[in-house]
Amino acid sequence: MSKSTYDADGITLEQVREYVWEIPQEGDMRAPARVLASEALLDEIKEDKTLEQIKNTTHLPGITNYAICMPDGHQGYGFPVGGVGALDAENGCISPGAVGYDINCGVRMMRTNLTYDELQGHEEELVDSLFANVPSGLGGGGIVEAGVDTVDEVLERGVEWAVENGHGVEGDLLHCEDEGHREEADASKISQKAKDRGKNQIGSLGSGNHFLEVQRVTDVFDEKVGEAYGLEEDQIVVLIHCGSRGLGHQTCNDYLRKIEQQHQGLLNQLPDKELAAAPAGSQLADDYYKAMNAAINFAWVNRQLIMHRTRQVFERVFDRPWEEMEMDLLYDVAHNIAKKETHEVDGEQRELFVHRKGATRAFPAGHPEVPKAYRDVGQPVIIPGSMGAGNYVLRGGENSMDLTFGSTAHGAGRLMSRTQAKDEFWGGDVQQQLEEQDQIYVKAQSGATVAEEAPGVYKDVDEVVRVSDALGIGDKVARTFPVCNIKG
DNA sequence: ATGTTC
Repeated sequence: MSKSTYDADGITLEQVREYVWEIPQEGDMRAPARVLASEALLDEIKEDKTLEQIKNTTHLPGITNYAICMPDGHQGYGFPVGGVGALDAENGCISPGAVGYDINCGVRMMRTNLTYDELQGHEEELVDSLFANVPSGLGGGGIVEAGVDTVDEVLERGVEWAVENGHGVEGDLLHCEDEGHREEADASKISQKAKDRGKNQIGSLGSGNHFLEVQRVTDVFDEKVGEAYGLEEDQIVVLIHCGSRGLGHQTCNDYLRKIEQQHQGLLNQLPDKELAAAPAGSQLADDYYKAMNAAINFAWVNRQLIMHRTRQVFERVFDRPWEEMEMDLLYDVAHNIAKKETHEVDGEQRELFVHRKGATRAFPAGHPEVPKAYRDVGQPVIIPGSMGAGNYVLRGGENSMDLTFGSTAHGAGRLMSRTQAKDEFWGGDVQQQLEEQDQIYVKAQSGATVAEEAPGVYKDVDEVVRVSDALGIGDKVARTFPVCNIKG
Protein backbone atom coordinates (compact mmCIF):
# COMPACT_ATOMS: atom_id res chain seq x y z
CA MET A 1 0.00 0.00 0.00
CA SER A 2 1.44 3.37 -0.98
CA LYS A 3 1.83 6.16 1.53
CA SER A 4 -0.97 8.64 1.74
CA THR A 5 -0.12 11.98 0.16
CA TYR A 6 -1.71 15.44 0.06
CA ASP A 7 -1.28 17.51 -3.05
CA ALA A 8 -1.22 21.25 -2.35
CA ASP A 9 -0.83 22.88 -5.77
CA GLY A 10 2.80 22.05 -6.51
CA ILE A 11 3.89 20.93 -3.04
CA THR A 12 3.27 17.30 -2.15
CA LEU A 13 3.08 16.27 1.49
CA GLU A 14 3.59 12.69 2.60
CA GLN A 15 1.70 11.47 5.61
CA VAL A 16 4.01 10.21 8.38
CA ARG A 17 1.09 9.31 10.64
CA GLU A 18 -2.18 10.83 11.68
CA TYR A 19 -1.88 14.66 11.69
CA VAL A 20 1.83 14.56 10.74
CA TRP A 21 2.72 15.49 7.15
CA GLU A 22 6.17 15.83 5.68
CA ILE A 23 7.58 17.82 2.76
CA PRO A 24 10.56 15.62 1.86
CA GLN A 25 14.04 17.09 1.63
CA GLU A 26 15.09 17.93 -1.93
CA GLY A 27 17.37 20.36 -3.74
CA ASP A 28 18.99 22.85 -1.36
CA MET A 29 16.73 22.00 1.58
CA ARG A 30 18.84 21.11 4.61
CA ALA A 31 16.06 19.11 6.29
CA PRO A 32 12.47 18.07 5.61
CA ALA A 33 9.55 20.25 6.73
CA ARG A 34 6.66 18.94 8.78
CA VAL A 35 3.11 20.19 8.97
CA LEU A 36 1.01 19.13 11.96
CA ALA A 37 -2.59 19.31 10.80
CA SER A 38 -5.80 17.52 9.94
CA GLU A 39 -6.82 17.42 6.27
CA ALA A 40 -9.50 20.01 7.05
CA LEU A 41 -6.81 22.39 8.35
CA LEU A 42 -4.49 21.58 5.44
CA ASP A 43 -7.27 22.64 3.07
CA GLU A 44 -7.03 26.10 4.65
CA ILE A 45 -3.27 26.19 5.18
CA LYS A 46 -2.58 25.50 1.50
CA GLU A 47 -4.52 28.60 0.43
CA ASP A 48 -1.71 31.09 1.13
CA LYS A 49 2.10 30.87 1.05
CA THR A 50 2.47 28.97 4.34
CA LEU A 51 3.67 25.69 2.82
CA GLU A 52 6.15 27.39 0.50
CA GLN A 53 7.41 29.42 3.47
CA ILE A 54 7.89 26.45 5.80
CA LYS A 55 9.74 24.71 2.99
CA ASN A 56 11.94 27.80 2.53
CA THR A 57 12.91 27.83 6.20
CA THR A 58 14.62 24.44 5.78
CA HIS A 59 17.32 26.29 3.81
CA LEU A 60 18.48 28.05 6.99
CA PRO A 61 21.89 26.75 8.12
CA GLY A 62 21.75 24.59 11.23
CA ILE A 63 18.08 23.64 10.85
CA THR A 64 17.69 20.60 13.09
CA ASN A 65 15.43 17.56 12.47
CA TYR A 66 12.81 19.47 10.47
CA ALA A 67 11.08 22.81 10.25
CA ILE A 68 7.61 22.58 11.80
CA CYS A 69 4.32 24.23 10.91
CA MET A 70 1.66 24.13 13.62
CA PRO A 71 -2.05 23.41 12.94
CA ASP A 72 -2.83 27.15 13.11
CA GLY A 73 -0.10 28.06 10.61
CA HIS A 74 -0.56 30.90 8.14
CA GLN A 75 1.57 33.11 5.94
CA GLY A 76 3.92 35.52 7.69
CA TYR A 77 6.93 37.71 6.95
CA GLY A 78 9.38 35.16 5.51
CA PHE A 79 8.82 32.56 8.18
CA PRO A 80 5.21 31.40 8.63
CA VAL A 81 3.20 32.34 11.70
CA GLY A 82 2.77 29.04 13.53
CA GLY A 83 6.34 28.04 12.65
CA VAL A 84 9.02 26.43 14.79
CA GLY A 85 12.62 26.29 13.65
CA ALA A 86 15.41 24.92 15.85
CA LEU A 87 18.73 26.22 14.49
CA ASP A 88 22.06 25.01 15.81
CA ALA A 89 23.42 27.63 18.24
CA GLU A 90 27.04 26.89 17.29
CA ASN A 91 26.98 26.25 13.55
CA GLY A 92 23.56 27.58 12.59
CA CYS A 93 22.08 31.05 12.67
CA ILE A 94 19.46 33.30 14.18
CA SER A 95 16.76 34.96 12.08
CA PRO A 96 14.67 37.99 13.14
CA GLY A 97 11.97 37.05 10.63
CA ALA A 98 11.63 33.70 12.42
CA VAL A 99 10.86 35.50 15.67
CA GLY A 100 8.51 38.05 14.16
CA TYR A 101 8.11 41.81 14.14
CA ASP A 102 6.19 41.79 17.40
CA ILE A 103 8.88 40.37 19.66
CA ASN A 104 7.30 38.51 22.60
CA CYS A 105 3.79 39.04 21.48
CA GLY A 106 2.10 36.73 23.94
CA VAL A 107 -0.75 36.11 26.34
CA ARG A 108 -1.27 35.93 30.05
CA MET A 109 -4.25 34.67 31.98
CA MET A 110 -5.22 35.97 35.41
CA ARG A 111 -7.58 34.04 37.65
CA THR A 112 -10.29 35.50 39.86
CA ASN A 113 -12.60 33.85 42.39
CA LEU A 114 -15.63 35.64 40.92
CA THR A 115 -18.32 33.60 39.20
CA TYR A 116 -20.21 34.53 36.05
CA ASP A 117 -23.36 35.05 38.15
CA GLU A 118 -21.59 37.71 40.20
CA LEU A 119 -20.40 39.50 37.09
CA GLN A 120 -23.70 39.52 35.20
CA GLY A 121 -25.28 42.96 35.27
CA HIS A 122 -21.85 44.62 35.60
CA GLU A 123 -20.67 43.89 32.03
CA GLU A 124 -21.12 47.38 30.63
CA GLU A 125 -19.65 49.12 33.65
CA LEU A 126 -16.68 46.76 33.57
CA VAL A 127 -16.01 47.04 29.84
CA ASP A 128 -16.29 50.85 29.99
CA SER A 129 -13.97 51.07 32.98
CA LEU A 130 -11.39 48.74 31.44
CA PHE A 131 -11.53 50.69 28.19
CA ALA A 132 -11.08 53.98 30.04
CA ASN A 133 -8.17 52.74 32.16
CA VAL A 134 -6.16 50.45 29.90
CA PRO A 135 -4.53 52.38 27.04
CA SER A 136 -5.19 50.87 23.60
CA GLY A 137 -4.92 51.70 19.92
CA LEU A 138 -2.09 52.80 17.69
CA GLY A 139 0.40 55.43 18.75
CA GLY A 140 1.57 56.47 22.19
CA GLY A 141 0.09 56.62 25.65
CA GLY A 142 0.90 53.99 28.23
CA ILE A 143 0.32 53.34 31.92
CA VAL A 144 3.89 54.53 32.50
CA GLU A 145 5.46 57.27 30.43
CA ALA A 146 9.14 56.68 30.96
CA GLY A 147 12.40 58.56 30.69
CA VAL A 148 15.51 57.04 29.10
CA ASP A 149 16.84 55.50 32.33
CA THR A 150 13.51 53.85 33.08
CA VAL A 151 13.28 52.33 29.61
CA ASP A 152 16.74 50.84 30.06
CA GLU A 153 15.73 49.33 33.39
CA VAL A 154 12.57 47.86 31.91
CA LEU A 155 14.60 46.38 29.05
CA GLU A 156 17.20 44.79 31.30
CA ARG A 157 15.17 43.75 34.33
CA GLY A 158 11.74 42.86 32.97
CA VAL A 159 8.96 42.13 35.44
CA GLU A 160 11.32 42.55 38.42
CA TRP A 161 11.31 46.26 37.58
CA ALA A 162 7.52 46.31 37.48
CA VAL A 163 7.11 44.58 40.83
CA GLU A 164 9.68 46.82 42.52
CA ASN A 165 7.86 49.87 41.24
CA GLY A 166 4.44 48.92 42.56
CA HIS A 167 2.99 47.34 39.41
CA GLY A 168 2.58 43.86 40.83
CA VAL A 169 3.61 41.44 43.54
CA GLU A 170 6.44 38.92 43.93
CA GLY A 171 4.15 36.01 43.10
CA ASP A 172 3.61 37.42 39.61
CA LEU A 173 7.21 36.61 38.71
CA LEU A 174 6.88 32.90 39.42
CA HIS A 175 4.04 32.36 36.98
CA CYS A 176 5.64 33.93 33.96
CA GLU A 177 7.77 32.11 31.38
CA ASP A 178 11.43 32.67 32.37
CA GLU A 179 10.04 34.37 35.50
CA GLY A 180 9.46 37.51 33.45
CA HIS A 181 13.12 38.17 32.92
CA ARG A 182 15.65 37.28 30.23
CA GLU A 183 19.14 37.50 31.70
CA GLU A 184 20.87 37.99 28.33
CA ALA A 185 19.08 41.30 27.68
CA ASP A 186 21.28 44.30 26.87
CA ALA A 187 19.54 47.66 26.53
CA SER A 188 22.54 49.14 24.71
CA LYS A 189 21.70 46.88 21.74
CA ILE A 190 18.32 48.57 21.27
CA SER A 191 18.43 51.69 19.09
CA GLN A 192 17.53 55.12 20.41
CA LYS A 193 14.75 55.25 17.84
CA ALA A 194 13.23 52.02 19.21
CA LYS A 195 13.45 53.34 22.78
CA ASP A 196 11.80 56.59 21.73
CA ARG A 197 8.92 54.66 20.20
CA GLY A 198 8.54 52.47 23.27
CA LYS A 199 9.02 54.93 26.13
CA ASN A 200 5.41 56.13 26.18
CA GLN A 201 3.92 52.74 25.32
CA ILE A 202 4.75 50.83 28.50
CA GLY A 203 1.42 49.40 29.60
CA SER A 204 -0.60 49.66 26.39
CA LEU A 205 -2.48 47.08 24.35
CA GLY A 206 -1.81 48.37 20.86
CA SER A 207 -4.03 47.41 17.97
CA GLY A 208 -4.68 44.57 15.53
CA ASN A 209 -5.45 41.25 17.21
CA HIS A 210 -4.38 42.50 20.62
CA PHE A 211 -7.02 42.65 23.32
CA LEU A 212 -7.95 42.36 26.95
CA GLU A 213 -10.82 40.00 27.57
CA VAL A 214 -12.85 39.07 30.64
CA GLN A 215 -13.94 35.46 30.20
CA ARG A 216 -15.87 32.74 31.97
CA VAL A 217 -14.65 29.17 32.24
CA THR A 218 -17.20 27.01 30.43
CA ASP A 219 -15.50 23.61 30.58
CA VAL A 220 -12.82 21.89 32.58
CA PHE A 221 -11.81 18.79 30.64
CA ASP A 222 -9.11 17.59 33.00
CA GLU A 223 -10.09 17.90 36.67
CA LYS A 224 -6.64 17.14 38.06
CA VAL A 225 -4.80 19.66 35.91
CA GLY A 226 -7.66 22.14 36.23
CA GLU A 227 -7.26 21.98 39.98
CA ALA A 228 -3.49 22.53 39.74
CA TYR A 229 -4.17 25.59 37.54
CA GLY A 230 -6.92 26.82 39.89
CA LEU A 231 -9.65 26.65 37.24
CA GLU A 232 -13.27 25.62 37.65
CA GLU A 233 -16.47 26.02 35.68
CA ASP A 234 -18.24 29.42 35.79
CA GLN A 235 -15.15 31.12 37.18
CA ILE A 236 -14.19 34.52 35.76
CA VAL A 237 -10.67 34.89 34.30
CA VAL A 238 -8.93 37.69 32.39
CA LEU A 239 -6.87 37.15 29.24
CA ILE A 240 -4.39 39.78 28.04
CA HIS A 241 -2.87 39.54 24.55
CA CYS A 242 -0.25 42.08 23.49
CA GLY A 243 3.42 42.49 22.66
CA SER A 244 6.35 44.89 22.54
CA ARG A 245 4.60 47.63 20.54
CA GLY A 246 6.73 50.03 18.47
CA LEU A 247 9.89 49.11 20.37
CA GLY A 248 9.87 45.49 19.25
CA HIS A 249 8.82 46.39 15.73
CA GLN A 250 11.63 48.91 15.39
CA THR A 251 14.15 46.44 16.83
CA CYS A 252 13.18 43.75 14.32
CA ASN A 253 13.45 46.26 11.51
CA ASP A 254 16.81 47.63 12.70
CA TYR A 255 18.41 44.18 12.78
CA LEU A 256 16.88 42.96 9.53
CA ARG A 257 18.48 45.91 7.73
CA LYS A 258 21.86 45.36 9.42
CA ILE A 259 21.84 41.64 8.72
CA GLU A 260 20.87 42.15 5.06
CA GLN A 261 23.86 44.48 4.70
CA GLN A 262 26.45 42.49 6.58
CA HIS A 263 25.53 38.89 5.76
CA GLN A 264 24.82 39.00 2.05
CA GLY A 265 26.63 35.71 1.49
CA LEU A 266 24.17 33.84 3.68
CA LEU A 267 21.28 35.87 2.30
CA ASN A 268 22.11 34.77 -1.24
CA GLN A 269 21.82 31.11 -0.20
CA LEU A 270 18.25 31.63 1.01
CA PRO A 271 15.18 31.37 -1.23
CA ASP A 272 13.50 34.37 0.42
CA LYS A 273 15.22 37.62 1.43
CA GLU A 274 12.78 37.91 4.34
CA LEU A 275 14.52 34.97 6.03
CA ALA A 276 17.71 37.05 6.46
CA ALA A 277 19.77 35.48 9.25
CA ALA A 278 22.98 36.18 11.17
CA PRO A 279 25.40 33.24 11.46
CA ALA A 280 25.81 31.87 14.98
CA GLY A 281 28.88 33.38 16.61
CA SER A 282 28.83 36.57 14.50
CA GLN A 283 28.67 39.99 16.16
CA LEU A 284 25.20 40.61 14.75
CA ALA A 285 23.84 37.27 15.96
CA ASP A 286 25.07 38.18 19.42
CA ASP A 287 23.73 41.74 19.24
CA TYR A 288 20.33 40.68 17.91
CA TYR A 289 19.99 38.01 20.61
CA LYS A 290 20.72 40.58 23.33
CA ALA A 291 18.36 43.13 21.77
CA MET A 292 15.61 40.56 21.27
CA ASN A 293 15.91 39.51 24.91
CA ALA A 294 15.57 43.16 25.96
CA ALA A 295 12.44 43.55 23.81
CA ILE A 296 11.12 40.32 25.37
CA ASN A 297 11.52 41.91 28.82
CA PHE A 298 9.72 45.04 27.58
CA ALA A 299 6.72 43.00 26.41
CA TRP A 300 6.49 41.16 29.73
CA VAL A 301 6.46 44.47 31.59
CA ASN A 302 3.77 45.65 29.20
CA ARG A 303 1.50 42.72 30.03
CA GLN A 304 2.35 42.99 33.74
CA LEU A 305 1.30 46.65 33.92
CA ILE A 306 -1.94 45.96 32.08
CA MET A 307 -2.72 43.06 34.40
CA HIS A 308 -2.07 45.09 37.53
CA ARG A 309 -4.20 47.97 36.20
CA THR A 310 -6.98 45.44 35.56
CA ARG A 311 -6.84 44.44 39.24
CA GLN A 312 -7.41 48.09 40.15
CA VAL A 313 -10.36 48.36 37.76
CA PHE A 314 -11.96 45.26 39.30
CA GLU A 315 -11.42 46.74 42.77
CA ARG A 316 -13.51 49.78 41.81
CA VAL A 317 -16.24 47.87 39.96
CA PHE A 318 -16.68 45.12 42.57
CA ASP A 319 -15.77 47.28 45.57
CA ARG A 320 -13.30 44.97 47.29
CA PRO A 321 -9.51 44.46 47.29
CA TRP A 322 -8.07 42.48 44.39
CA GLU A 323 -6.37 40.09 46.78
CA GLU A 324 -9.78 39.17 48.13
CA MET A 325 -10.87 38.39 44.56
CA GLU A 326 -7.75 36.17 44.29
CA MET A 327 -6.64 37.87 41.09
CA ASP A 328 -3.47 35.87 40.62
CA LEU A 329 -1.51 35.32 37.46
CA LEU A 330 -2.11 31.81 36.14
CA TYR A 331 0.64 32.02 33.54
CA ASP A 332 2.23 34.21 30.88
CA VAL A 333 3.39 32.59 27.64
CA ALA A 334 5.38 34.11 24.79
CA HIS A 335 4.21 33.53 21.21
CA ASN A 336 7.06 35.22 19.28
CA ILE A 337 10.54 34.49 20.59
CA ALA A 338 13.80 32.67 20.06
CA LYS A 339 15.61 31.04 22.93
CA LYS A 340 18.83 29.14 23.33
CA GLU A 341 17.67 25.78 24.67
CA THR A 342 19.22 22.35 25.09
CA HIS A 343 17.37 19.55 23.31
CA GLU A 344 18.12 15.91 22.73
CA VAL A 345 18.81 15.25 19.06
CA ASP A 346 19.73 11.71 17.95
CA GLY A 347 20.68 10.82 21.52
CA GLU A 348 22.92 13.86 21.88
CA GLN A 349 22.36 17.08 23.89
CA ARG A 350 22.46 20.03 21.50
CA GLU A 351 22.29 23.80 22.03
CA LEU A 352 19.71 25.24 19.66
CA PHE A 353 18.17 28.62 18.95
CA VAL A 354 14.56 27.50 19.09
CA HIS A 355 12.56 30.03 17.09
CA ARG A 356 8.87 30.00 17.94
CA LYS A 357 6.89 32.42 15.80
CA GLY A 358 3.19 32.19 16.49
CA ALA A 359 3.93 29.09 18.50
CA THR A 360 3.87 28.44 22.23
CA ARG A 361 6.40 26.72 24.44
CA ALA A 362 4.64 23.61 25.82
CA PHE A 363 7.01 21.87 28.21
CA PRO A 364 5.67 18.65 29.73
CA ALA A 365 5.33 17.56 33.35
CA GLY A 366 8.65 17.19 35.09
CA HIS A 367 10.56 19.70 32.98
CA PRO A 368 12.75 21.83 35.27
CA GLU A 369 11.65 25.08 33.60
CA VAL A 370 8.00 24.50 34.45
CA PRO A 371 7.14 26.55 37.59
CA LYS A 372 7.03 24.47 40.75
CA ALA A 373 3.28 24.89 41.20
CA TYR A 374 2.70 23.21 37.83
CA ARG A 375 5.73 20.91 37.59
CA ASP A 376 3.73 17.73 38.21
CA VAL A 377 1.16 18.44 35.50
CA GLY A 378 3.04 20.42 32.83
CA GLN A 379 3.35 24.01 31.70
CA PRO A 380 0.14 25.98 31.12
CA VAL A 381 -0.41 26.87 27.47
CA ILE A 382 -2.93 29.59 26.67
CA ILE A 383 -4.57 29.61 23.25
CA PRO A 384 -6.82 32.51 22.32
CA GLY A 385 -9.49 31.86 19.71
CA SER A 386 -11.46 34.63 18.05
CA MET A 387 -13.57 36.97 20.19
CA GLY A 388 -16.71 35.01 19.35
CA ALA A 389 -15.32 31.51 19.64
CA GLY A 390 -13.61 31.22 22.98
CA ASN A 391 -10.22 30.15 24.17
CA TYR A 392 -8.35 27.18 25.56
CA VAL A 393 -6.00 26.42 28.38
CA LEU A 394 -3.81 23.42 27.56
CA ARG A 395 -0.90 21.82 29.32
CA GLY A 396 2.41 20.90 27.73
CA GLY A 397 2.01 17.32 26.42
CA GLU A 398 4.36 14.44 26.95
CA ASN A 399 5.22 14.19 23.23
CA SER A 400 6.19 17.84 22.80
CA MET A 401 9.90 17.35 23.42
CA ASP A 402 10.10 14.56 20.82
CA LEU A 403 7.87 16.08 18.15
CA THR A 404 8.13 19.88 18.35
CA PHE A 405 11.09 20.97 20.50
CA GLY A 406 8.58 21.48 23.30
CA SER A 407 6.04 23.59 21.40
CA THR A 408 2.44 23.74 20.25
CA ALA A 409 0.04 26.12 18.47
CA HIS A 410 -0.72 29.67 19.60
CA GLY A 411 -4.20 30.54 18.40
CA ALA A 412 -6.84 30.02 15.77
CA GLY A 413 -4.84 31.47 12.88
CA ARG A 414 -6.26 33.90 10.33
CA LEU A 415 -8.30 32.75 7.36
CA MET A 416 -8.19 36.00 5.41
CA SER A 417 -6.23 39.23 5.19
CA ARG A 418 -7.20 42.32 7.14
CA THR A 419 -8.14 44.03 3.88
CA GLN A 420 -10.45 41.20 2.88
CA ALA A 421 -11.96 41.15 6.38
CA LYS A 422 -12.92 44.82 6.10
CA ASP A 423 -14.66 44.09 2.78
CA GLU A 424 -16.71 41.31 4.34
CA PHE A 425 -17.56 42.72 7.77
CA TRP A 426 -18.67 45.99 9.32
CA GLY A 427 -17.37 46.62 12.85
CA GLY A 428 -20.63 47.96 14.27
CA ASP A 429 -22.60 44.96 12.96
CA VAL A 430 -20.09 42.51 14.41
CA GLN A 431 -20.23 44.27 17.77
CA GLN A 432 -24.03 44.31 17.85
CA GLN A 433 -24.30 40.66 16.90
CA LEU A 434 -21.84 39.56 19.57
CA GLU A 435 -23.75 41.46 22.23
CA GLU A 436 -27.24 40.37 21.19
CA GLN A 437 -26.51 36.73 20.42
CA ASP A 438 -23.75 35.86 22.85
CA GLN A 439 -23.85 38.58 25.54
CA ILE A 440 -20.26 39.54 24.65
CA TYR A 441 -19.55 43.23 25.28
CA VAL A 442 -16.92 44.62 22.91
CA LYS A 443 -15.43 48.10 23.05
CA ALA A 444 -12.77 49.23 20.57
CA GLN A 445 -10.97 52.41 19.51
CA SER A 446 -11.73 51.66 15.89
CA GLY A 447 -14.61 49.89 14.15
CA ALA A 448 -12.16 48.79 11.47
CA THR A 449 -10.26 46.77 14.08
CA VAL A 450 -13.46 44.97 15.09
CA ALA A 451 -14.11 44.10 11.43
CA GLU A 452 -10.52 42.87 11.00
CA GLU A 453 -10.96 40.64 14.04
CA ALA A 454 -14.50 39.40 13.34
CA PRO A 455 -15.00 35.78 14.42
CA GLY A 456 -15.39 34.77 10.76
CA VAL A 457 -11.81 35.72 9.81
CA TYR A 458 -10.33 32.99 12.00
CA LYS A 459 -9.86 29.26 11.67
CA ASP A 460 -11.75 26.93 13.96
CA VAL A 461 -9.85 27.01 17.27
CA ASP A 462 -11.56 23.77 18.35
CA GLU A 463 -9.99 21.95 15.39
CA VAL A 464 -6.53 23.43 16.07
CA VAL A 465 -6.71 22.32 19.70
CA ARG A 466 -8.11 18.90 18.78
CA VAL A 467 -5.00 18.24 16.67
CA SER A 468 -2.63 19.50 19.41
CA ASP A 469 -4.37 17.26 21.94
CA ALA A 470 -4.39 14.21 19.65
CA LEU A 471 -0.67 14.59 18.97
CA GLY A 472 0.04 14.85 22.70
CA ILE A 473 1.99 18.11 22.33
CA GLY A 474 -0.56 20.25 24.20
CA ASP A 475 -3.46 18.60 26.02
CA LYS A 476 -6.88 20.16 26.59
CA VAL A 477 -7.43 21.37 30.14
CA ALA A 478 -10.17 24.01 30.03
CA ARG A 479 -12.18 26.21 27.72
CA THR A 480 -13.28 29.79 28.29
CA PHE A 481 -15.84 32.06 26.60
CA PRO A 482 -15.69 35.87 26.28
CA VAL A 483 -17.74 38.23 28.45
CA CYS A 484 -16.10 41.64 27.87
CA ASN A 485 -13.47 42.53 25.28
CA ILE A 486 -11.50 45.74 24.79
CA LYS A 487 -9.18 46.34 21.87
CA GLY A 488 -7.38 48.98 19.81
C1' DA B 1 2.10 43.38 14.32
C1' DT B 2 3.32 48.64 13.13
C1' DG B 3 3.74 56.68 14.71
C1' DT B 4 -1.51 51.35 9.74
C1' DT B 5 3.34 53.09 2.73
C1' DC B 6 11.29 53.23 4.89
